[in-house]
Amino acid sequence: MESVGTIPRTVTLLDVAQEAGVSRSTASRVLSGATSISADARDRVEAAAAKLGYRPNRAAQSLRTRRTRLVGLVLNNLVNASFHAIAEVLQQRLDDRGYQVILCVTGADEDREARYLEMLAEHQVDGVVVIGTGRNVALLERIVAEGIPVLSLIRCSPDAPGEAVLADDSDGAYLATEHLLDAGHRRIGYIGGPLEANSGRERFHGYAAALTSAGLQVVDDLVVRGPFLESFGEKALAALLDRDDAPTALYVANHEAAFGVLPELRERGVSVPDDVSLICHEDVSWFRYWQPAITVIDNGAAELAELAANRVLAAIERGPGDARSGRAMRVGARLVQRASVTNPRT
Amino acid sequence: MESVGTIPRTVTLLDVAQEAGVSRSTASRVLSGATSISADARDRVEAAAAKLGYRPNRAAQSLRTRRTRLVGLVLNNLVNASFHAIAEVLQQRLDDRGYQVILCVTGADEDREARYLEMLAEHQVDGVVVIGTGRNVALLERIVAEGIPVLSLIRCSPDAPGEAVLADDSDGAYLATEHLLDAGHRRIGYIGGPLEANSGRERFHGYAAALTSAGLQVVDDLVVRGPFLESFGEKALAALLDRDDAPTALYVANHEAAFGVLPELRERGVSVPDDVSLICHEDVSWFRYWQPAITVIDNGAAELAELAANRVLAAIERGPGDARSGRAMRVGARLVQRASVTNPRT
DNA sequence: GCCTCTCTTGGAATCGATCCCATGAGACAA
DNA sequence: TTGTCTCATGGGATCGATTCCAAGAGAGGC
Repeated sequence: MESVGTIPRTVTLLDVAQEAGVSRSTASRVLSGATSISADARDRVEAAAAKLGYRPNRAAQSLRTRRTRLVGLVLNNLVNASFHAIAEVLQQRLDDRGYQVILCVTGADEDREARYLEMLAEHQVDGVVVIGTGRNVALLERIVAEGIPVLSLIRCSPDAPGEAVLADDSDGAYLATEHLLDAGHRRIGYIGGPLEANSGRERFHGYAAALTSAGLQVVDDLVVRGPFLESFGEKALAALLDRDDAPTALYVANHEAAFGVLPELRERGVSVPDDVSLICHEDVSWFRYWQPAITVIDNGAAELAELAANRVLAAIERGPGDARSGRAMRVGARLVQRASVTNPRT
Repeated sequence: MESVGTIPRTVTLLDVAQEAGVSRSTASRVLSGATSISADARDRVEAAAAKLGYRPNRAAQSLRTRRTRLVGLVLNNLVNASFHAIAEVLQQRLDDRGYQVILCVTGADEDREARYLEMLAEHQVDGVVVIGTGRNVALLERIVAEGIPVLSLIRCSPDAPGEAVLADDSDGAYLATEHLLDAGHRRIGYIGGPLEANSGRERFHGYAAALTSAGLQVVDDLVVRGPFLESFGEKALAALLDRDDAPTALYVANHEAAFGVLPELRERGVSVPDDVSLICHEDVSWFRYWQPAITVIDNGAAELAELAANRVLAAIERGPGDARSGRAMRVGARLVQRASVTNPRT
């Protein structure tokens, strides 16, 4: 009588088979869409499954088949606009093909990243997509060696194993700098991350390459590098503007620094783009609402995520034995012109 | 000889046991930290596990123990600032206690939500946190009946099963309206979602309650409701401002509408707060960079996520039999004063 | 010396699926 | 009728862990 709180035993394949009057084997064959099934058996099993509300136990399936249909996604944070766009698009694309995402936010912490990778391997994920710190190469190698495809997204160290879908940071920086040069600027300040960071290094190279192509040289005093922090952006801006020969344009290589640079410019009463032109690398949703709307380099998050999904699925589905991988692939950056760039004052 | 591409067979507990010269039972007991183990056996097993690089197979563990240490997180999108903050914080808190998150983005689509919930049940998740459409009550009930704790976050329909950690929308709207009233406004426009949406209904009630407390009545002409779209915000603003008795202040009840309202105000040359004061419900990162910085109602995403994590873990750990649940719990909203509110022009 | 009690250990069943293998039933040709 | 071949089906092993149960080894009291 006392049925409140009673938990119905979960329905297993055996229950379905008995209800349908067939063996487990037959029931399994019907539900996994195999061939060699009589129409009669098929109908009875399907009816039984529907009647009992049967739901396969994926843990059991995984144990037997060695596939979980789970993919790990490892990234720094979800606040960065590129990152949450990527998480969302990747999840959708993987789901379209029957795979689910285990979300792991590392906070750019190397040890945490390592723990997550181990944990994902324990969960027997079929693949891993990692926007990585680049400091767990040995562990990634071990994971790849165990037959789990790893795809590095956006950035990766040159010796990272597995495949890669990378943002073309160098190209993006080149585009930004070129755009400022085309507008007539000659003194272009650089505010960006440290050279040790891959993105910092590549973006600086793009900046330098564009200057060189225009027959200019990199002026060390116009280059300020520092941590990915709002407060650094503020200080860097001060360092550049409080000079006699202040730059007429700025290339801000990451959005963390931009968060410091933009309010500080406003604070100082420096008008953009009349007093100084500016391009930020990485698009953040509110840049288009800023006054003036900020011209940016878009690294193509959605496209990166689509590609990452396709390639990790391809790697999963072609199975381990076949290590043939396309290796690195780069997604070009795009200049999004808004209102923060104009000709320099003469 | 041909070792390239060879996949090392995964190391199982049996391998560890053999390496250590004990039985699987003993090895299992050591690694799961059980009692009644001789120091000698413990050392040998631990050494063997380390030597072989043993990693438990969670699918096998789950099959046996009926716990996966996986929790499903179902939400609309990751673009909304509250949502990605929640996803991030929730993931961190659950990870602290050894649980991982399967991420499911529904795009507010009811069928997709249903599919995700079924899939999560198949994956034998230990619990589900859902920022739901509120239109899958029967399915949620079935899942709860099967012994999987469900926690509704931010909003839920009144008849939703399981526990709930809700944003206090009504309170937030009340705070916003009260703040505008305190500044001296009497004609306060309302731009918000449809009454069918829970949040739309509650926020309108809060707005109305604040007016009533101040001895005012709701003026129908100052209330505009519509879909959660940028374009609606734009139209709603036009409808309110193109009147003879235009409001002196606006309460914008969701950030989607705000995305339309704010640029449109700027477009029209309406000065905030001099011409019109404004409060938005929901904080979005760039609101503090807008000119003027927007005064907002913060629904406390981080706190919501912390609470959700704690409560879903508590529900998981007290096991099924015990249906005692605290039921709904509300997290108060907070007024974040910035620069978009001032006294009305006399 | 024997009995009991505790501590440690191994054997075997179990979780819920998949899938290899063998077998029985028909179909069809010789 | 008999042999061969195909198709549908069931039995049972298997994936890799956990855990119940029984049993062996000592310790200690009588």
